[in-house]
Amino acid sequence: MGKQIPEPTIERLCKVYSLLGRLKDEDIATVSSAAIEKETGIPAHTVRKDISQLGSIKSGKEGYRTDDLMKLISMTFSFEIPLRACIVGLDMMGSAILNSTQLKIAGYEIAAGFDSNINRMEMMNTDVPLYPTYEIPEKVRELSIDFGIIAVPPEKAKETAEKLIKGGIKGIINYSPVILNPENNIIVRNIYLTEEIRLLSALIATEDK
Amino acid sequence: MGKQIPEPTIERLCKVYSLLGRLKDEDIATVSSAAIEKETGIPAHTVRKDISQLGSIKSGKEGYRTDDLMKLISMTFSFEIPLRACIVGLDMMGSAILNSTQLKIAGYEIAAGFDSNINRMEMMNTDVPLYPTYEIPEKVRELSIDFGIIAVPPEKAKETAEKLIKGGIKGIINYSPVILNPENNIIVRNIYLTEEIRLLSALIATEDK
DNA sequence: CTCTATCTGTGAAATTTTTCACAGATAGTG
DNA sequence: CACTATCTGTGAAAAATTTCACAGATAGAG
Repeated sequence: MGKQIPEPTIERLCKVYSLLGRLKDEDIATVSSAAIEKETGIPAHTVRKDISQLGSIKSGKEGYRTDDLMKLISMTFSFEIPLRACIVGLDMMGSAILNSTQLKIAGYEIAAGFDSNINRMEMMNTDVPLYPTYEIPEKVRELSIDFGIIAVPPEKAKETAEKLIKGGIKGIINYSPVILNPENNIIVRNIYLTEEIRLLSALIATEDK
Repeated sequence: MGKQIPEPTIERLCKVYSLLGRLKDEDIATVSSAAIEKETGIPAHTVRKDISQLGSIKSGKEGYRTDDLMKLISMTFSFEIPLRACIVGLDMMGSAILNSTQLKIAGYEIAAGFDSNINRMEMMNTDVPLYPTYEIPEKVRELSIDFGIIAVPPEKAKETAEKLIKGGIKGIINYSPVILNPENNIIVRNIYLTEEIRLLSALIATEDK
């Protein structure tokens, strides 16, 4: 039916959505495309173009109404039905993610944790149910988990991804320092630190115009 | 002199560089653009186009020589001189990053850690020198730190960024759930989890073509 | 209601990025 | 050396994305 929303637009709108969340907390009722540019760095005309692709929204002399814009983005991307997550690998990084309050605040729930070290899991103090890694496919399906966060050592990243996919996962957020590119059309976000540092480093090295 | 390398190309080449590192560890001496496509998902012709922008590289019937290609990318982006990092915020997430072996393996050094909680820092067991946050500008300059990793609570993210910038930082990797967009032309990579989840969620919701 | 100041919405132009297709390069074989 | 199979390198075409510029919408003031 409607036209496809381009990927760069999706990325920018997610960023805008984050900003709107903050503005809402601060009880700021309206926001102009110029204000959004100031906070996010996205040019005002691009912001307007992006928003215009979502359908119509009333806007006045003071720009968009924060609420309305949030609702519009949220409906477009189905944010009202938050995805269910699981996390694989519960060493320091994995535990830090598991215990982070960020997720709860944003409305996401981690429905399960997995680790190959059963002793470690027995020691952990958390509300999230924990299982050994060989149960991934089964539990992922059983708990209808939508996506997995991978925080295992690099040599286990690929097989972990395969187990998750066997369970019917739709997306992966990968913290392991290995580029993952599974066969099926699973969406993968590789966000490991060394990769980001390299990218930052490359951007700094080439930025002098 | 030479033409500018487009940003999407930089991102892809960093991904390729990661892959090459792995191939090198596995003693794989050559790699074709088709093989790179298979591992990274980047189309082969795009890989070739990207590489061709870096200058000339000898290639044979079996594709590129892994070593040569790594060297070419590494020289283009000045990877031989690794940037010096610092990390601000040493709660669970910050500590996990500080203790990660990933960084050392990739050749990066964290030259300093900062936290506002002095007691916490006294309890920590690490080789990295730790300082209170108010010393950020001073120490960043003194230790010629190139970029900062921000892992502080959201309400402190902005002021932390400002302190880092005052110290003359060139880039920021931001783990705090706040979109940062400093005035100066500092390069910022926002990689906090809830943002990535939202993006993943939006991509999943819109992917059905 | 009219005037004014401030924003958005959007087709069209400009620019950037990706894709294509095939000439040219390389190495192995007899 | 000639033949072959396998890749790369790259100008040109195609597609996608961003930028622009200005008409139209809104709300407050007189």
